Amino acid sequence: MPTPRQVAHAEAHARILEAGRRQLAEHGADGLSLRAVARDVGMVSSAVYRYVASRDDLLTALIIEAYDAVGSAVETAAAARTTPGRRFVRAAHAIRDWGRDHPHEYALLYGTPVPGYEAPESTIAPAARVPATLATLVAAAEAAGTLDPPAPSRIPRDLAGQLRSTVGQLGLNLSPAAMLALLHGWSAIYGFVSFELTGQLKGTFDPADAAAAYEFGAIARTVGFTDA
Amino acid sequence: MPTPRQVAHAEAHARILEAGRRQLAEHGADGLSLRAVARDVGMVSSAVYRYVASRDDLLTALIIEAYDAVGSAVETAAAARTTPGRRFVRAAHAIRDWGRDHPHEYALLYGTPVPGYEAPESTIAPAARVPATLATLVAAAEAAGTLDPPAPSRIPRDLAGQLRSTVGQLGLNLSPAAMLALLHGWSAIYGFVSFELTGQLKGTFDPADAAAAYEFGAIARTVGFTDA
DNA sequence: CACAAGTGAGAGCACTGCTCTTGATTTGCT
DNA sequence: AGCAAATCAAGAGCAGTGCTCTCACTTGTG
Repeated sequence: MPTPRQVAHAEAHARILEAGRRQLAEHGADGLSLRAVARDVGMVSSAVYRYVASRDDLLTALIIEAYDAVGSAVETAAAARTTPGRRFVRAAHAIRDWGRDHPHEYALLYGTPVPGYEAPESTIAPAARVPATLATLVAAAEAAGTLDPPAPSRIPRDLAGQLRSTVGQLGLNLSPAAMLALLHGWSAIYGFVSFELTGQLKGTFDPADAAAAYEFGAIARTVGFTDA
Repeated sequence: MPTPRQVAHAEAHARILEAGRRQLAEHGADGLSLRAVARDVGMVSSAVYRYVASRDDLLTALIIEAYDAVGSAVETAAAARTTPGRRFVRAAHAIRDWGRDHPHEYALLYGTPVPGYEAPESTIAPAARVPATLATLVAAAEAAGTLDPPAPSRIPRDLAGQLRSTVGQLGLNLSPAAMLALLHGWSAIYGFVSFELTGQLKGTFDPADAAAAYEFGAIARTVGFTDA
């Protein structure tokens, strides 16, 4: 059973995390200062070091939270009861929607790495949820016979090895061609969403909703979904 | 004629820019501190403000330099004497190569916007060089009859307007389908390169050369180049 | 030669992450 | 109940940041 002191400690820790979350959402990763968090929870800066080892430590906790948030959003979208192709498009929209709702968190996960910050081991599992979800959809389509990925001409030996190893990591039944198509699809979705969120589309496709809807469909087609 | 004082001023300004460039390349945008620049050129920090209005001002100058650097690298690659499709692939490789050689500058241009920094007007023209170059290649292919972009099913009215307006900004002869394909191609290239540079490929396609070569070819094909 | 402009240095403000010490409080065991 | 140990919040302090302001000095020009 937890002692009262442990309870208080956990509560203080939670309050610090929450303040960090709020500050991250409002001011971004660079604005996440331990001193401001301390002010927010009514402590002096040195006191928060009782609960959090460092600024990076807090950042890591928030990164994991964010990975889980976007991961579960995408998984929910991908669980719709329709064809794999349509679920792929829905998943893409879920990524975009989450990113638009949480731009700073998106930047933290998928943007420029924070200088001096090295992502610890504990982040790689939650980070894999989104691409893993997309992979299951490709695999589902391939199993259902509704995937017609562009036939790769000739695959160099080292690339073939990477494809095999990655498919193995995913633990799915994916042909090399499908794996290549998945890589293309994921990076294309990532490219479009990051494009929009970093403001590169400003002045051309500014309200990017229509462009996104079209683009995600196009991506699904280039991946090879015949049921999108 | 420039007075000696003006010459000295310009030289000091140049030395500051150079120090900033060096520091940006080594420590990234966040490590770019005016105080370190001052130390580097042998001044005290306050003296730098005689030559540079603020840190953001220095950053803007470096951003413009970087846009011009990548822009000219891509333009050179796109000027090869071969088919538009192959030039498109070369241009993609040029973007990737430049990014790998200048990761911090790439992050500055295409990564997460620096918090609190608002890109001034003067950056938009050099920023447009890369997409404009890609656009000329698509237009060249379309003019040569070697472009077969995926036929867009139905384009919503607002997207059609954005397509027209963007084509107009580019000042090129591009069909709506080609413009859509260009958007797809540019964001896919951007996605893959950013993917690699932000370390998302680590553990799967880590030496990404083979994957990049394959992917850029695939992108060229999905854009519709029949001569790649 | 005198005067104004340009220049560099220094002090200082408010902020950051982080460490260490100090004193108070709470906990758990005898 | 008493007491030692663990825990806690606070403060001072270090090194760093961007930026402002003042002061002395040099330089070019009328």
